[in-house]
Amino acid sequence: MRRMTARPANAHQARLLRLLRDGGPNSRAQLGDQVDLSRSKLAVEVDRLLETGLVVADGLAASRGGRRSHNVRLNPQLRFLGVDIGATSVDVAVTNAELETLGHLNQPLDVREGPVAVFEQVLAMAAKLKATGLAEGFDGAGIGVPGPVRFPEGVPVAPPIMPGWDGFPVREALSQELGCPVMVDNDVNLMAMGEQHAGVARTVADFLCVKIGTGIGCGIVVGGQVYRGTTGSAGDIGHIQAVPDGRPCACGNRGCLEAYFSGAALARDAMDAAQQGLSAELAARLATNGGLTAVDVAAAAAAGDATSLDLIREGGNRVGQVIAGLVSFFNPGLVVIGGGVTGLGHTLLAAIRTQVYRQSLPLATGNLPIVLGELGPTAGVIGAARLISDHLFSPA
Amino acid sequence: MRRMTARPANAHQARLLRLLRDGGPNSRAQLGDQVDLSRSKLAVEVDRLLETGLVVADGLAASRGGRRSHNVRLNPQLRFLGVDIGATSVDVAVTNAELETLGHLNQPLDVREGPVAVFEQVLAMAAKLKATGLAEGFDGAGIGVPGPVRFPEGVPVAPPIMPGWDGFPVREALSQELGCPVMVDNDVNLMAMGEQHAGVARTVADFLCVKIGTGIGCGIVVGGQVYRGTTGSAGDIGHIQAVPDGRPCACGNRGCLEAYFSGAALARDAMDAAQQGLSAELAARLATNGGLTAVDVAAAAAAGDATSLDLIREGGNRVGQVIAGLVSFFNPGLVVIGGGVTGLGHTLLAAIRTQVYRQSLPLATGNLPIVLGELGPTAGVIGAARLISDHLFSPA
DNA sequence: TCAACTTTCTCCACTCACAGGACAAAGAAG
DNA sequence: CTTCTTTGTCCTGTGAGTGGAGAAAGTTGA
Repeated sequence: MRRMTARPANAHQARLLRLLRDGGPNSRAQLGDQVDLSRSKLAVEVDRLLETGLVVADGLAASRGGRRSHNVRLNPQLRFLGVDIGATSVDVAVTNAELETLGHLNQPLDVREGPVAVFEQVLAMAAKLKATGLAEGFDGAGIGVPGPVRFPEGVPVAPPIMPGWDGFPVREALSQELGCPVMVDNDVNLMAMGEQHAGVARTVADFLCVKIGTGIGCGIVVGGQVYRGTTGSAGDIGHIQAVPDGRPCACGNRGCLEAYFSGAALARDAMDAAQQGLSAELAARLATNGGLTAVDVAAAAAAGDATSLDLIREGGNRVGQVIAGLVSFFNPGLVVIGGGVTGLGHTLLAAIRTQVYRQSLPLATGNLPIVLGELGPTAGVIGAARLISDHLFSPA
Repeated sequence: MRRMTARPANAHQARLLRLLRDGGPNSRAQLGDQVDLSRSKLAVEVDRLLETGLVVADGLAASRGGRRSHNVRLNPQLRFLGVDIGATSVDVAVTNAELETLGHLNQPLDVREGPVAVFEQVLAMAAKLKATGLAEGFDGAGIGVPGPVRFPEGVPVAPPIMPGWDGFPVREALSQELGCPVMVDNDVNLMAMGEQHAGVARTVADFLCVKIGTGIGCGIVVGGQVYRGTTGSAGDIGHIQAVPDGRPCACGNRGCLEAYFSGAALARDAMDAAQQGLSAELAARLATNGGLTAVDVAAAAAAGDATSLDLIREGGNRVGQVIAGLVSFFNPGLVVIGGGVTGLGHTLLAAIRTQVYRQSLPLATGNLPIVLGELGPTAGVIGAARLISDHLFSPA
C-alpha cells in the first residue's frame, strides 16, 4: 500500500489537520469556528487536503437546525507506530491518525543489549501488529528511549542506563527500516505528551509529568510545548541530591533521589526488609517469587503490610521533597505522577502531596492539582504517536 | 511634548522596531538582510514607520562600495522609564528607545511602607530626572517589584515581603500618574531581561538568572521569553528547602534557602561571628558602623578575613546545591548570578560552581557557563525598559 | 402542505500583501 | 571616463484572502 507522502502545504492546512486529529470528524463550518478564516478560504484548503488524501469525506452529520453538514476526517487508513522503550520492557502500539490505539504489545526487554538487538525486537513486534491486519504500513513512527536525546537529529546522547546507545542514529536507522518518517524523544517527554493529548493534562499549558519507573524523570511542558533543555537533558531529576552525603548512587555521586526512591530502590529496600524479618508479608512473597519488585510492595501494602506502607511513604516523602522544590521553581498548573510505580497508588500520592503542600509557597500550591496519570502504560506510545503526528502535521 | 501614541500596525513593523532597538541605526538594505522581506515591501513598511514618527531618518552611512545608504533609527526623543523597586532601595532610570541609560537614580527605600508612599518617591525621582532635561515625558514605563505579579494585569499577588501591596493595581495607578503605558513584572524577571538585552545572556535562548539580594529569586528564560509560571510565582527559589528540618525561616517553614544565604542571612551570620569574637576584622567593622551588611563581609573577605571567606563559601555551597538541582531539572545554556551580593565576587562564584559541577550530570554541565551578571544595578532598570518596549513594539 | 427561517456550502468579484524585475541614484575602482 | 557595486524606488503580476450573493438542504410552525 502506498503510504502517506503528502504534507500540509501551509500553516492553515497544518492547523486543520491538528484540529481533525484532536477533535475527530468535523464539518467545514465547525472547523471555520475554530480557525479564524473566511468560509471560502477554508473550503479551498479543505478541498486541497481532500486532494492529497490526508483527509477524506465522512458522510453527512445530523442537522443542527439547517442544512446538514458534510463531515471530513483524517484518512482512517493512516497508521502511526508508537514505540516506548523502557529500561526493562518495551511497548509498541499502532494508532490511527486520531491517535486512537488500535493495537498494543508489551514485552520484557533489556535496553542494555544495545540498539541493534532492541530494534530487531521492536521491528518484530511491529510486524506482528501488521500481521493482524491493523496496518499495511506506517506513515510515521515515534520512538521513546530512556535517556537524553539530541532532539533535532534523533540521537541519544550520553544515556547513563544505556551506554551502548550513545550516538546511535536511532532516527535515521529506524526511518530506513520502517520506510517512514521517524521522530525520537526521551520516554518521559512522550509520557507528558500522551497525558497532554488524551489524559489528565488536556487543558493545562504549563505542567510537570513525573515518571517513576526503574528511574525517575520529569517531563516539562511550557506553553503546551515540551521543553527539552539546551542539551536535551531537561527533566533529569533522578540525580538531584535529596540527602546531602547520603547513600551512594550508581552515577557516582551520593544522596541522589534515585538512590532513595525508584522502582529499583524500592525493590532493594523491600528485599532488605524481608531478609531482616521486618515483614512477614514481604518475606512470604520473597520465598515464593525468589525476588521482589515494586509490584510486590504494592500488593503487600494493599494487604495492609505496615513495612511496605512505610517504605512507600518514606519514598513518597523523598520524591515529594524534590517535587516541592520544582513546584516553587516552576510554578506549574498541574503535576502528573506516572510510570511503573503508580501501582503504589494513593499512599504514594498522599505522601507526595503532603510534602509539596507543606513546603512550597501557598501561591504556587493554592490551586495546584497533583494527580496520577490517566493512561498508564499507553501514555508513552500515545505520546510517541503524537510526536510524529506533530511533525507530519506541520508545514513541509 | 506630545508623547508616542503610535504603535506598529503589523508584525513586520514590530519586527523592524525591535531590530532598530537592538541593533541601533540601520539602513533599509541592512534591515532587509535580517527580515526576509522583499526590498519593496520593506521600503513600504519603513516609510510607514517614518510617517508615524516612531522612526526617523538618520543621515547617510559610509559607502560600502556603492551608493551610500540612508540610515533610519528609532526616534531619539522617545523616552522609557525603568523602575526597579527592591526591598530596601529603588532604582529609577531614563532610557532612549534603544534602551541606553541616559540617567539613573538610586535611593534607599522601605518597600513595606506600601505602594502609595513608594510611588510618591518614585514619581519624585522621575520628576527629578525630567528636570535635568533628559525627558519631557515618558512614552512607556516598566516597573519591577520584589514579589510575584499577575502579569497580564500588572498586579502583585500575595507578595511575602510587601504584604501591603497585595492586589494593588500598580499598572493602572502608575499608568494614570505617568500618562503612558506601563508594564509590571517581578524584579528578578527584569534582571534576566536586562542581562539578556545588554549583558551576558545576549545569545542564549534558555538560561537562569539567580538574583541574590535581600532575598533570593531566579529568572527563567525559555526560548528567549521570560517564563512566569501559572500564577506568576515561577523562580521563587528562596523558600526551597535546603536543609531538612533546618533553621526556621520567616515564611514559617524550616530549612529554606533564604534562611541560610541571602543578604539578610549573611549580615546576621556576620554579626554573630563578630559578637562571638571569631573575627577581629568583622568586630572592628561592627564597632565603627554599629551594624554589618553583606558589603562589610565582602570587604572583610577581600582583606583576607578567614571567617568572612568561610561564611561566603558556606553560603555559596548552599545556593550552589539548590542551583545544581535546578540545572539538572532545567538544563539551561547559561546561569547568571546577580543581585546585591555579587560584591562577594569570585569566592561566591567558585563555591557555586564547585557544587554545580560536582552534583549535576555531566551532560547538563558539560558546556554550562556560570557567570556573574555584567550590568550590576542597572540590569533591573534596563530590563524594565525592555519590558515596556517589548510591549509597545508589538502589533497593536 | 407551504412559507419562513437556519445552517451549510459554493461561487465570484474585489482587495491587498508581496515578490521580483527594471531602473535610477550614488559612489568606488580602475 | 567607463565599468562595477551598492542602495533605493517604481511598477506590474500573482496569489492569498475577504465578504457578499445565492443555492442547497433542513427545521419549524401555521
